[in-house]
Amino acid sequence: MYREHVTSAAARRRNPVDKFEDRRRELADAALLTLADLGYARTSLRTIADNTAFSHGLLHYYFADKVELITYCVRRYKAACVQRYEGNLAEAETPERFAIACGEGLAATLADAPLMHRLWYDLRSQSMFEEAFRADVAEIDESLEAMIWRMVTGYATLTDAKPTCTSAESYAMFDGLFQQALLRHLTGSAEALDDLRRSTRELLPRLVD
Amino acid sequence: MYREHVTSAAARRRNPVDKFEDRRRELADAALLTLADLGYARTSLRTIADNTAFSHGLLHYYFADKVELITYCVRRYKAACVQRYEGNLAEAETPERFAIACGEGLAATLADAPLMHRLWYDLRSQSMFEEAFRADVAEIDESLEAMIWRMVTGYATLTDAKPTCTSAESYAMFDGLFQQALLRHLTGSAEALDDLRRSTRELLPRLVD
DNA sequence: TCGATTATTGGACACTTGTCAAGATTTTCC
DNA sequence: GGAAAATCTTGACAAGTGTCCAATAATCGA
Repeated sequence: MYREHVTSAAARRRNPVDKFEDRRRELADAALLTLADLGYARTSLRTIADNTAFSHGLLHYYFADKVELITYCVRRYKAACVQRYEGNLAEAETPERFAIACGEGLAATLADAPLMHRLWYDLRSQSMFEEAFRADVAEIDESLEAMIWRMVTGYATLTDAKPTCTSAESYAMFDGLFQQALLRHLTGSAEALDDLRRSTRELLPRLVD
Repeated sequence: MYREHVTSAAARRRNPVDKFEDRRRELADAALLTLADLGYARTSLRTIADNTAFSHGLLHYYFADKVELITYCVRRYKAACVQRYEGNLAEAETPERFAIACGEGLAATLADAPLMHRLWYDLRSQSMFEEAFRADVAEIDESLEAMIWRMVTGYATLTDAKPTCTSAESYAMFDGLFQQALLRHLTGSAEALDDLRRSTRELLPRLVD
């Protein structure tokens, strides 16, 4: 018999090692690669399957429909993303070194996986149209905002000062800088990364007092 | 006889009043409305045609293919967009009033046509994947950056100071704030507009010295 | 080992997509 | 008014879409 209709809720584990959940992850990771390559608008279930060792029919065995697959991908993206970011809050003694480390960290994540970040901005745009993506995207946005806020408050502590703007504002500005750097980096600008480093270094002091 | 194959170059005018170019504009404007409503990924030529008084075949009489239609739309968006923005550089005597006017201007454009701005961010994301859109999108980006730069330099003049960051950096930060405000505005946040006004007011002093 | 469960395939479906062209309609101009 | 040119409709095409399902293969517990 078929496993009864697969839904998000049907992700209950049955065994110590859950092969079902493993394959879901495997498929979602392949889907993420395809999405990062082509963008949401140009990615179909069949092209996703082509980038795996399996056939297109299998996707509907592990995911109820396309929306569930994509949202699962988004959540999976977050897992990888946050993990990557977390390693970035370097410990430094002086504010200057801390600011430099922050700039270096942002530039490093950008250089490390530019296509994934491109996908992120694509999916965030899609979430403005597709209600189904909104909750997951918002959750990722929150975790990114929290990470930026740790940067700002960390810098403030080192300078014995207090942030002069909200968490949301800090995130918006850094996100703007990051997004612009990504765009320029993808179009071949050699200075994009250095500019991101520098502007990060210069923005931090402006946000505390 | 058919007008020989329509290309971008075939926009030569034949009459004092060029009905051909007029109809192109009319179709593109209808397409813009549909795009703003559904987003790029969900908009087809047939749904665009459904929002006009004409049939889907006509689109290929006025545009060579889908890409030419969309890029024409993007250029047309720019015309409307820049025009709307231009009215925003209010004249004010004191720096404080100038900053308030800037915040008010940004909030007004956002509130005036949120769906168009949503489309803008969608298309800008698409341009990261679709080479064909890149040039037009970049041109719009430049004109937006120039507008923000006029804001910043205008404020600097009033305070007898000089900008402490580049034009690109200013644009990136304001764009980040604007984009976040748009997202929150679209998801029903009542404070989004006021927050944009306030953060604009507070960011300007930080960018000059 | 064998029967039942799980996993996977590949083809079919109904529908949508961009594109094209032949024919009908309207406009233009002498 | 009528020929020529411009405009618009209609229907078709091949290819692609998400979804579903019967048939097959692999796995596992007894």
